[in-house]
Amino acid sequence: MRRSKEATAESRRKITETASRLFRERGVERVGVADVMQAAGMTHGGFYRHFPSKDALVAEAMAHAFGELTARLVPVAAPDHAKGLSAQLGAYVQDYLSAKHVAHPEKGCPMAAAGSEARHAGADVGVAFAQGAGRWAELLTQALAENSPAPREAALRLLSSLVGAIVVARAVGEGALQDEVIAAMRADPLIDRVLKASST
Amino acid sequence: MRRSKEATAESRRKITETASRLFRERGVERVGVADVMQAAGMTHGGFYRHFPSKDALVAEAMAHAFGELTARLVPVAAPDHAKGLSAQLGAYVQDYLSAKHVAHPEKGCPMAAAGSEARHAGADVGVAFAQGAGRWAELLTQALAENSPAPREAALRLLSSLVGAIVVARAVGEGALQDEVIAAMRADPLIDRVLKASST
DNA sequence: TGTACATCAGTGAACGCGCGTTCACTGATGTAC
DNA sequence: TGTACATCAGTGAACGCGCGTTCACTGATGTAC
Repeated sequence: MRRSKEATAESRRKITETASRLFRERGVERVGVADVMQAAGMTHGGFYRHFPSKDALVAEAMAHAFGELTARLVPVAAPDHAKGLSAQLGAYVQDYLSAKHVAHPEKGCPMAAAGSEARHAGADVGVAFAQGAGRWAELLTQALAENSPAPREAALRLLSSLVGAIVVARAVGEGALQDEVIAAMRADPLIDRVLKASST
Repeated sequence: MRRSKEATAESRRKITETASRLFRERGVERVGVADVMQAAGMTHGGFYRHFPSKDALVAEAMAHAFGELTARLVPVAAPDHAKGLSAQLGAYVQDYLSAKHVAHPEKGCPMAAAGSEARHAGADVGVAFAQGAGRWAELLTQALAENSPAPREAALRLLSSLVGAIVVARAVGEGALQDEVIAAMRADPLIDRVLKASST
């Protein structure tokens, strides 16, 4: 039964969002097309009306996740965002380096959740990661521009350190070491400085 | 045809080492038992004389990789290792944060190569990662003890930062950004201090 | 030390299951007139 | 605006392949006497 253009677009959006969540939660290779479609409220046969392959979905799902990751960093002109970028950045890093983020990969950073899968997936997935990380780096650079002598370098270091802390924290599993890892990274001079900016 | 005890032990060692390399290179899920056995010079049927399951092999292969990762950090009493631990640590970090390490996951850090797969594999794999990372953290703490006010914290931060830099560098693919990420992390104050210790 | 038998590492075929993809079909939507 | 037909989103069965695991078999090794 054919659907309206709006319903079709809605289906595609639902598939992408569901996939984005499931891939981060359980890993790209452990989530099948049928799993995604079922979670999105459809049967698997219709999948290929929207995407040419699973790999194409993985690429789009990851790009979507990077979009969520960077949305909060996009400078906006609205009045209620009039706070300095540094304060915004402080809140951002606060949320990134949180127990909640560690416990909920499905809502978190795609680089931390699936960074090491990027190499193994298809070419489009690699492009999605390269572009997503590139955009992320640019926005962090802008956010650090005010107070850093070498904002680009600081941004790349911040980005890598954030990702590393979450990857390690998740890999060691729940426990004291997990909390220690997050706490240690919060104590990093650069990160500590950024975090303090949010409380001013 | 039954093999001698020595030959059997040698087979098992070969399987573990081959698996350790292949899993890091191509990812745990993309390497089959048959792939490992073929690369080790055997047929897949004999695998279960050595391991109860693929998951058990993954756990042992990862533990083996962590062993390689930490071996260089174990304090030794031999005369040619009489250099201070800091100098040893400098060379260690120099190699970790290198283009070679980025390009050769199969010989490198299991946390950077498969850290995000730890969550998805069986329980024994999780234990291997937790113990491997724990041991790594202890050795780094000892290596930093001389010159740091909070060596444990510094060690966990160093560990996470190193892993993050490699994960991100590999995820963005070959290119300028990849090199920038490594260079940026080398410029981190703590890491820069450690690296400089190796040239003294 | 030598002999007879039990053990078991490795082989190669087979099983069963999951998963990506295809396909015939349905019926509502979009469009040409 | 209304009608007739083409399009196509979604369904559910089926295909084909890869992969983890099992199994009967072989013959060299280990062991009991």
